[in-house]
Amino acid sequence: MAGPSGSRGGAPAGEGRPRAARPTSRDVASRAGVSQATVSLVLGDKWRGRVSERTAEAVRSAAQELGYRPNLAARSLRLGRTRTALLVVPALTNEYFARVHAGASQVAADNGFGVVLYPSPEGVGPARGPFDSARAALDGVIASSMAARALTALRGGGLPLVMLDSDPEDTDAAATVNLDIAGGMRETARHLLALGHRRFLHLASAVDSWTFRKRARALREAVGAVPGTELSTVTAALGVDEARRSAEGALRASGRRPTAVVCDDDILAAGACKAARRLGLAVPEDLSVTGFDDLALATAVEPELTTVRLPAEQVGAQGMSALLSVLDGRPVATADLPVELVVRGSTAAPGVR
Amino acid sequence: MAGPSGSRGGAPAGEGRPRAARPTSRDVASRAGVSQATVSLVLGDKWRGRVSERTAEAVRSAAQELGYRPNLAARSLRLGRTRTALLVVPALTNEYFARVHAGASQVAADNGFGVVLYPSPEGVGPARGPFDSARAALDGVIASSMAARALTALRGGGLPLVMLDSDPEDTDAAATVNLDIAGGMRETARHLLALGHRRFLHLASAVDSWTFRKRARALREAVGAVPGTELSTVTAALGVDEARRSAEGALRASGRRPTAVVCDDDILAAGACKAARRLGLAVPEDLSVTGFDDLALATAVEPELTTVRLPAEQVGAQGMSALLSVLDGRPVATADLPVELVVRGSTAAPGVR
DNA sequence: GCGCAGACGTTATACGTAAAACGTGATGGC
DNA sequence: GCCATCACGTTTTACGTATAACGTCTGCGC
Repeated sequence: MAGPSGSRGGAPAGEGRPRAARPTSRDVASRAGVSQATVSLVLGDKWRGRVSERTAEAVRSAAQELGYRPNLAARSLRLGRTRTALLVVPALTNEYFARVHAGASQVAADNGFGVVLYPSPEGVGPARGPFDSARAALDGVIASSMAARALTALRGGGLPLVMLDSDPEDTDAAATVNLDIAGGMRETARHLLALGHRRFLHLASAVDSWTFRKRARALREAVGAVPGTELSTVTAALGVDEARRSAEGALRASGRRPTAVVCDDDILAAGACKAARRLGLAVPEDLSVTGFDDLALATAVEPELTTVRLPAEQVGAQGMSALLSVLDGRPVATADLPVELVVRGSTAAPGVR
Repeated sequence: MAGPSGSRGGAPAGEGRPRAARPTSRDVASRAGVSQATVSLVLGDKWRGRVSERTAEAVRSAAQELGYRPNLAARSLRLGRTRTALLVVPALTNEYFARVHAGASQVAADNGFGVVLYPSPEGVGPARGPFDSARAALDGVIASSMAARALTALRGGGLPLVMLDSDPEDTDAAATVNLDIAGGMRETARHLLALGHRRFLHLASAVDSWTFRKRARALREAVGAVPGTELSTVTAALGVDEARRSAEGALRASGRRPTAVVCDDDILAAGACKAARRLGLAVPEDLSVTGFDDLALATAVEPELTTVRLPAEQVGAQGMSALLSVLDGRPVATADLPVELVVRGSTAAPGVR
């Protein structure tokens, strides 16, 4: 690059500046010998009968040669839309949400949209940082109901909102994307009941969120429907170690030990397995353990976890699709996404040993 | 949903909407009884001696009352800068990169910057999607050297570039942020050598990247420095199961079995542990295993992994800081970030049993 | 040969902000 | 008394795009 005299000798006044500036639609126009408006029409695919094929082709090749890319800021200013959506999640370090993001990004990219994240850091009081600064440049928001703190800050944002994993009744969202959580938990219970388990421990997440409430309820109903069953519950804070501690306490507690531990997610299940080991219980011979989510973790531990696979990418993708529909004024069809019980090595019939 | 008349009906023609439009700087101006330019000066903190304190205060309170937020698109258009950075990583489902993102986001937010992600999907040929569409609206790029495919697309982007985990010699980046990978691997080797290990297996990542090459080299040097040691290597593709397969093959192979497996990351280490179990080897009694990264996984498996903790958030934070410095024309000071060997239950002296 | 309808483009304008260039009174030095 | 200075703002312009409103030219019916 940096030719001796420059191929872009436009410089109307003196201006010997090298100017590696990005070409604008006007540059394309002058190269194609048309007006800037025509460039905009052609490149915006709005020329069907207003511009000849010949001219359109000239514009396109001029744009190509110059490597023209429209200036998004200018476009956004003009249109009042930014083609950017905000994705609000608790934390990307949770593999589930990383996958949700991947799904949403894919659909967004396919539609010329961008995604900006608000990972809802813990200690934040009023909305700050990415959210606040991005707010001015957003077309819509996709939010997980688990990002509770950030949600309150979203009120009054005036932006179209799509909720993920959220109670459809509870929200003023334009659309909701949900998983068949209850179905997944029912399958889990059926599986364990079929193996012969009757005494259950529910290792529940301490996070207060719709999806966890739903898991608890579905489990209670499924187990309660069978006579002669018992179900106790213990909650655990985030992290494998916290889970282990809670599970260990609960398992050590009473005389009639449960034969199966149903966990709200795979992290908790990993903790339950560690608790069992500490108590000298073998999984699954002495104690069956089930997870939820089917993270990579589920096949990294030993034994591999029986768990419920969630189509996380699909959640993100559907969320973005729904948002795009809302923005276009199209109706959104929502249905619970199916989940799947994956039976692995952490469950077996009780009393094998 | 389906409210009686729709909460946000986009009535294209009628437009009897009371215009809940965002207030502009002009609205603030008229409310404060000044010109738009004055608002811009005051809110932009460029009024020191050009506007009276009284007037400035009037502007600020008018802005406050209206809930004024500057339109980012307009600002970007005017300034030619967007206060947005692109973070290029292989995948957020890798906890390490999710943490890098968290660190970068934090620093960005503190400086009024936004972060947009390019998670470099596998099969993408030329730059597409988020990258292409964001490209027009970026001030700079932070890229992990592990996002190889995306990197080639970055050439000629003409944007300030900060590289993460990359060979400082190899790149034309404006700055580089690195970890003391070699130090971490040396510590690992020292730990195992001190325990008495002499025969090592290196379970290496199949990903060709600077950080993995560095790990291999540091291990080779540290082990090679001690007489009477042996070191073999086997590579494994991504995923716990692939790792297990590779490790199992290598462990089953020869007569003189290694007593320690040094893995390029925690995922591989989890695979190595599973391989050991399959072969009837106890970890750490019969076989020591070490990881790298200290992901959540490291304490989820049993035994917990001896591994090298990487300050992932700091990598992201430093990367963003460096980019901000570059954009401001300030010099960037770079030094390798320290890592730490964390000794847990997966390593012990050989031949305990 | 006059007007009229396409077909094909162009001119002009607005989006909201930042900042350069330009007033405008009041004060003061001499 | 008159210009210079200063304190304090205002007018104006530009950023690059999309699009409404407005030409122009050619052919054609009558």
